[in-house]
Amino acid sequence: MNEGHLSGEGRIVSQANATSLNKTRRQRVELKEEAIVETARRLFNEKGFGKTTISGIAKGCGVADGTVYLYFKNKEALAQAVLEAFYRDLKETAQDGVDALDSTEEQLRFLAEHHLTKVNQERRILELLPIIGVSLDNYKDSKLFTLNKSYARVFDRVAKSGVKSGVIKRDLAPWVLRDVFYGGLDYASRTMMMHERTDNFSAVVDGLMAMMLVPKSAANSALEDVAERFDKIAERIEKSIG
Amino acid sequence: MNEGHLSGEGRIVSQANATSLNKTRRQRVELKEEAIVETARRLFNEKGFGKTTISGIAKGCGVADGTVYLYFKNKEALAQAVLEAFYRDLKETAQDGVDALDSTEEQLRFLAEHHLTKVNQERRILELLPIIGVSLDNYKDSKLFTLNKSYARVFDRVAKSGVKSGVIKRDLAPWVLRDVFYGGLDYASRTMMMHERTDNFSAVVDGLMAMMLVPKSAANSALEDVAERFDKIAERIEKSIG
DNA sequence: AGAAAAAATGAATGAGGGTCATTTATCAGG
DNA sequence: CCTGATAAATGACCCTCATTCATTTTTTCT
Repeated sequence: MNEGHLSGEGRIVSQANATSLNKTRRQRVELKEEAIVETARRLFNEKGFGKTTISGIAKGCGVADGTVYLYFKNKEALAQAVLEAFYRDLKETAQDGVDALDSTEEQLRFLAEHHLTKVNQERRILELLPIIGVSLDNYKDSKLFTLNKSYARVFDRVAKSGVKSGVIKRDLAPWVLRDVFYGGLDYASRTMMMHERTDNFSAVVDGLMAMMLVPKSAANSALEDVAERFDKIAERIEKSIG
Repeated sequence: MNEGHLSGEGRIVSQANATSLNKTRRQRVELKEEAIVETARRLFNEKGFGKTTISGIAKGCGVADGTVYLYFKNKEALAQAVLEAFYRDLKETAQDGVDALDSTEEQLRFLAEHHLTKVNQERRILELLPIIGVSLDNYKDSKLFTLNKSYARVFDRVAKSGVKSGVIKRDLAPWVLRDVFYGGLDYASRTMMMHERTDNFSAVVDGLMAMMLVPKSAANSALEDVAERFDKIAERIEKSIG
């Protein structure tokens, strides 16, 4: 550990009051906690929950096995912390990206690509969710649930504004839209992973767009035009024969 | 074990040739194998992979711990067998249901409801998939991959015929349709589980239908009307010429 | 019946999660 | 700078469970 130069910081603070003193100690503690979570995140993502050992995590960030248990009740609690970190990051980068764009379609495309990228990057982190007991009855007031909801809200805001501006079909419930959107992406990413073809992300996104967005009236009116023409042709034929 | 009355069967067979002898032995063996898989399926589904013990499974079907390892290389192989059984059943019941229906829309609705029912019933079985190493490079020639594909084909056939008959939008790639369909269902079932509201399955299915099917719009029926008229005209022309 | 083959057993092994008595580091007051 | 008090860290130890294997039981064939 690099406590050496931190002790200097500590000595300065020792002249201050008890509060700021506690603060620096807490800061050090939080630094170590982050290190543990970060290492766990890396290892869980490399080998999955089952094949990752506490020993491995402890070694990975230079602490003793027992130390991990000072910070997290057990392996599952650590996995939960990892998931929370993942979701926090996911939500934040998603919101930032959306804020930098204007049109609903651009925003949806960004969200799709962003989700696929992140989820592929840390595929095995998401797999922790079922492992750490989804069946938890206290899930609804867990940090995880809150984070999950706040990530969902990023999409919901985009969808809402899209419906209001008439870009998105209005007969679809927003939560259904969201489930289909993210569900379709997750599933597609999984099947594409299995077939080792990550190239046609865009086909899925295009498909989703086609299903969600109101068709550009051009295409639609073109059909109507054709119908009209056929109508006239039919009349002519009927006359010439009749 | 109820080997007592089976020994009688065995004595009869002992008068037959070596082939049928092997067969009955294999039958007994397969019966036990099925019993192990069935117990494992139940326990995995109740407690998940991590919290299910080999001892528990062995006790659950009245064999010794070691016996399980005569049938399956290890816990993961057993989990894989469970998954295979699950997919086989899923595919078969799906196909049967589809065969009993006529219209594309009915078939799609059936597939959706069927999938949701089965997946909810054995939620934790599906969670085995990521646990037993998706990253397997030999996945593409595994039984699991084949079964997965054959389940997907049930949907694909319905979708194909739906596209051909004009009920399903034709500008969507079939595999995209499938990913969005099943992905949306899985995701929705998960979120509904979390919110403990399994009542609005139908909202999701309705949403999916609305997104996949060609809207029965004025424009569309206009086209169909014209097509019908052309049909009749063609008939008349053919008659008057022939 | 009785030898050979097949199947089943469960005690033993070892890996890894989790605990806790002990050690080490930090800090405030003199 | 020293000292007792408190916080943090350690790693040996215990326990559960997957997996192995020498031994026992059952089945088959002559």
